[in-house]
Amino acid sequence: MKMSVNVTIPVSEAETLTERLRRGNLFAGPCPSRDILKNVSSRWGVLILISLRDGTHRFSELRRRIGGVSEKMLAQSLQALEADGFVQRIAYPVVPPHVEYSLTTSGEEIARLVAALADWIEVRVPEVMTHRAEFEERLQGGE
Amino acid sequence: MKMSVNVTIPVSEAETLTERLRRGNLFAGPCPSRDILKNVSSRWGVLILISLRDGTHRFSELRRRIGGVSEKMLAQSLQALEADGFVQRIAYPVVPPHVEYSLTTSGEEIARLVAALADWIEVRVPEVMTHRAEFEERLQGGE
DNA sequence: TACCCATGCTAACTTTTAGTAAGTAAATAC
DNA sequence: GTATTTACTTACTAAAAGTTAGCATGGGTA
Repeated sequence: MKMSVNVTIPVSEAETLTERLRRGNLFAGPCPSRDILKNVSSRWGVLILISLRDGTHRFSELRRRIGGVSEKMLAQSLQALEADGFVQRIAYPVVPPHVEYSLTTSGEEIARLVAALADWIEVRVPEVMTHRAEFEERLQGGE
Repeated sequence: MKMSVNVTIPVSEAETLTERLRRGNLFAGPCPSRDILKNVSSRWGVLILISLRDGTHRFSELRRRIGGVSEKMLAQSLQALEADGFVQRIAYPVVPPHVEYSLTTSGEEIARLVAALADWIEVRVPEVMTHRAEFEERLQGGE
């Protein structure tokens, strides 16, 4: 019984040795964590994970749901997430094809973190846009 | 056979209205949140934010710290984060140039979320790599 | 029976983005 | 006087993303 996904956001201030080690690892050039992060934090990866948080979806449902994805990119992103074990794919051998995608256990965990990030951003959009405008102006104004 | 695809949002665990609105916004094609997310979750954006969590750093310090960044990409990513208000840039008009980068308040907030994601991934790297290997094998084996 | 649509992809091609190498100013060290 | 250091920018090239077209095939429509 290992439930309790408590790994998420502990350690408010003090940085443990472990964390520093991990961080060092992320910083070191060619490490696999960067690949994983790339799949998860990519333009479509994020939206797929968030989208699947509320249950199983078919390929074309996802396509319609996520504004602006091409079929190619959707398929590619889903395959990456599947290979990493975050998404489960079940294909029913019928015609026309019927394929269902859902989050695995670890997929749910990481999707929560990604969603937290996305939610934080959505709340701050106006703030950020204001800052951007001011920043542009400062550049233009040639301060 | 119409199969009624209307199931989309079962609202599993009390998803607030606000959350659904935000989500809808992220899903809608051209919204600014995607841009913000892109800067923050990009290959180098992530590493810059995490790197700056432990204090101010100069450009070249960051460059040495983050394995594999080119100067161009570092400058570009820093500018994006600065424009969005996550990173503060202070240039001392000396020769050779001296420029310091640090997180703003909102930068610290978002960096915490990004770091949580990165930490989670680092912990699960072995697990994910195993899954990838098995996945490849399944493809090869032609199951 | 002929025709068209829907689904979940993949392959070929184009555009955008990332990455690489070189250049720049100007003080200081040798 | 040549080299070095810093924080960039500017061309150029490689890689990734995006676009369009195609495929198999059962069911619905005519």
